[in-house]
Amino acid sequence: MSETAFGPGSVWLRDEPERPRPVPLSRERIVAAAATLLDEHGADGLTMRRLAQQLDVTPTALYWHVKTKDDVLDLALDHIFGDVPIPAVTADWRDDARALIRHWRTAMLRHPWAPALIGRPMLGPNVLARTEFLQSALSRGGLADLELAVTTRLLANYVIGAALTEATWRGTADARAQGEARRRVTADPAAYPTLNASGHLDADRWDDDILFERGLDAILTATHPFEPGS
Amino acid sequence: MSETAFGPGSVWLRDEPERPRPVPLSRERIVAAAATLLDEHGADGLTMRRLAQQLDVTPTALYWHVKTKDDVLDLALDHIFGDVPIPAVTADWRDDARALIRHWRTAMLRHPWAPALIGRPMLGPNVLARTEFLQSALSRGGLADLELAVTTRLLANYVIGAALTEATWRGTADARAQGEARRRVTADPAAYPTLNASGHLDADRWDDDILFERGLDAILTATHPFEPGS
DNA sequence: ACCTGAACACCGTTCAAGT
DNA sequence: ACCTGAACACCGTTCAAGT
Repeated sequence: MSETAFGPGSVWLRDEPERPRPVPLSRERIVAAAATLLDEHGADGLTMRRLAQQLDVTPTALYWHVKTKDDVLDLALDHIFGDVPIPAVTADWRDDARALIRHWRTAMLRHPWAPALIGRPMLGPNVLARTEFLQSALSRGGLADLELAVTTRLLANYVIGAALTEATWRGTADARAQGEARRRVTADPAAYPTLNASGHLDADRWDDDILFERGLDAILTATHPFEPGS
Repeated sequence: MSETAFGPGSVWLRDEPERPRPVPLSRERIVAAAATLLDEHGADGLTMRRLAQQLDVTPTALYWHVKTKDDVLDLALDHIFGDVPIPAVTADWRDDARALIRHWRTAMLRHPWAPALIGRPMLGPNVLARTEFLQSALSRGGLADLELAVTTRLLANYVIGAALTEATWRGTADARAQGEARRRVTADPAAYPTLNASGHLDADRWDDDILFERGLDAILTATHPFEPGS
């Protein structure tokens, strides 16, 4: 019984019918698998070894297609920015800018590991294309030079910051820390009068979407106090 | 100048002359060493083993004072927020808010590893105290309820996003990637007309400090289109 | 109470070797 | 060109044991 029951030339094997026919590895398959792993297990869950295993491959095989693990992360990040739809240009430049920023935030919140990874280039073609759209909308609105640069950065930094903090707050692990902080604040009303009055830590007092939208409005009207005659 | 130059067992004490008399471990010493390590070697440079070595201690010794490595990171992050000075309250609430946000950004840029770590609570007492100051300034400016919540978040997200992207751009490793992106943009002026015209990727065209300051002004005037009679 | 030593179950990455 | 296997130099964390 130490022999294998069916050798390499077994009867059924007429013309190799169910050979797994392994799909060849590729950058695309790697980044897709990486994104899945990141969505499922978070940033700490991505491991070259796990990634390889999910692709039915030796860990070391990945290094033929990819230079390093950071490379994989860069690719994954750029990949999800490709999912940010570039809206059609309308008559209202403000709507255009708003739509893009909104999509941007949605994409990042769909992949909560993404905002924390923006200690990275952010200079891939996907990002550039979307920045071009945003800036063109703003310049259609009449902005140029320093004003244009200021507003572009203001909007970009706002989405990034918002996505980062919102993704953090939704991290289930922080529910306990959140309650603790709230208790600390309510327990010492003398130290935190405004925080208590405003209910700043009551997560359900204001809707995240509404807060974000109003902030966006404020930016877009702030940098454009008056409308050009169109 | 508060302590004498020689400890309780100084040179004159003949017995046990040069025993190192190890300073006992403590959360404070650990977080201080961690911050140093982070400043010097970045986020990847912090290792429990390296941290222990710098403290002349076994790696496992750390675990008596600290629950986990994430714990160390949380402490380090909260620690640098303690370095954000809380300005004195002046007659101009706008100046107060501006000063706090400015300090906030400066502190994060002084420790470039910090912004990327804000996938974390942000609910420590240091942060809460500064948020209280900010919100009280805004409410002195006349904001309340939804408006107050919107502006608080807007400002906080703006600093965080700005610190994160600025810290990233200054990462020396990206100088190459930055040049490459610039070449891609200039090489295809049809795809990036606005980006080319605005010189969005010319790092030295606009000063970071000026861009940030103008954005801050825009926010503070946007949410307060008219001044109360004071 | 505070720290050590040994050990466990992982990591990312290299390099020669196979096909 | 593409992938494997073995190996290297690390990790974070646990746990019993020392003092």
